[in-house]
Amino acid sequence: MVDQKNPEHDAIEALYFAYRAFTAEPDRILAKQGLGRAHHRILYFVARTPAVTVGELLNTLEISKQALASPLRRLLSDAYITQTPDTQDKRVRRLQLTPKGRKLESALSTAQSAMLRRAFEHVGAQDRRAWLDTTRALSALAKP
Amino acid sequence: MVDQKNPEHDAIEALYFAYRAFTAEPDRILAKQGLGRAHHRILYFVARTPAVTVGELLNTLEISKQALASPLRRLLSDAYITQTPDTQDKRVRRLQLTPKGRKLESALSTAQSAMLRRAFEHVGAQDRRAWLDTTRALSALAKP
DNA sequence: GATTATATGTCAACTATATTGACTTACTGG
DNA sequence: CCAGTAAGTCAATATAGTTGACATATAATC
Repeated sequence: MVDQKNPEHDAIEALYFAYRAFTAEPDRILAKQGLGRAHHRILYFVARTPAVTVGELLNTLEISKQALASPLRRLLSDAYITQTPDTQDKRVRRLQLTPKGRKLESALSTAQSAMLRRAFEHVGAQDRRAWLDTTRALSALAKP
Repeated sequence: MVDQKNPEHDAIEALYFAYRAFTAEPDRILAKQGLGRAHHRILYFVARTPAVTVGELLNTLEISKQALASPLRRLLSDAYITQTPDTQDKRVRRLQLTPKGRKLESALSTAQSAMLRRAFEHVGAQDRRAWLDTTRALSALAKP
């Protein structure tokens, strides 16, 4: 590497390679089911937010409903996710993982957790908290 | 957020949102020139590795030469990058940023550096090093 | 009760980014 | 001379996203 005038260049590069490594193993697991990263994100947020609505998912993922439609349809038809109308407002559809969906989502999260655990292995609890705080600070810099 | 059985879930989510925030501003700058993330990666690695060859770029980016061809052609024809045959081995093409390419790449790196600086603002030098070490450890976990 | 607003779904056309396979051109090196 | 290597190109295909237009069902409001 050359041209290190900027002290943040190391971090830019590290984050690029880290993210690529971080998504590689989930991508391999998903590919076995003929699924991709778009399906992963849906599975992830439905797992983290049970009974999430389609609209909430759109806000979180920041994609158009047309972009959500195709991977979500696939997850519904392959029985990874179920959809039930809200009891109060029947226009709203609430999403849940099926046991099959939970199993796949768990495999994906386990793979990523394992990578993080290995990355944290040689740093202390203080450093671990520093990593999370900094990474969250970065998230928070998203433009409105 | 629910279902926090796994202590790494916070980190998985933070990294997803951090990476999205981190690429958003470069994406906006690139879009003004009608370019995308593929062009950014090429500009970045040509900037960091002057006189890099096409083959080295393919190895670094881990994409097919057909996937590289179209964005690289665009960067050459729009004079962001120049291509000169190696003096020793005339089959090899060495890539360099033009002043125009350096200017764009610098704008992109500056935007990302600024985000990192802001994220690091409230953590100490020790924590900063911890973040970089951990993120690099994550990069290093890529399967061969 | 009629109208308006909201939540979701769907079709269509387009773009960007990637893949694999097949082939060409130019050059290198034994 | 010939085999191998570096790069480029064409074609077909897949995925993931966009915007625009429109449909349907339900809720909320005047």
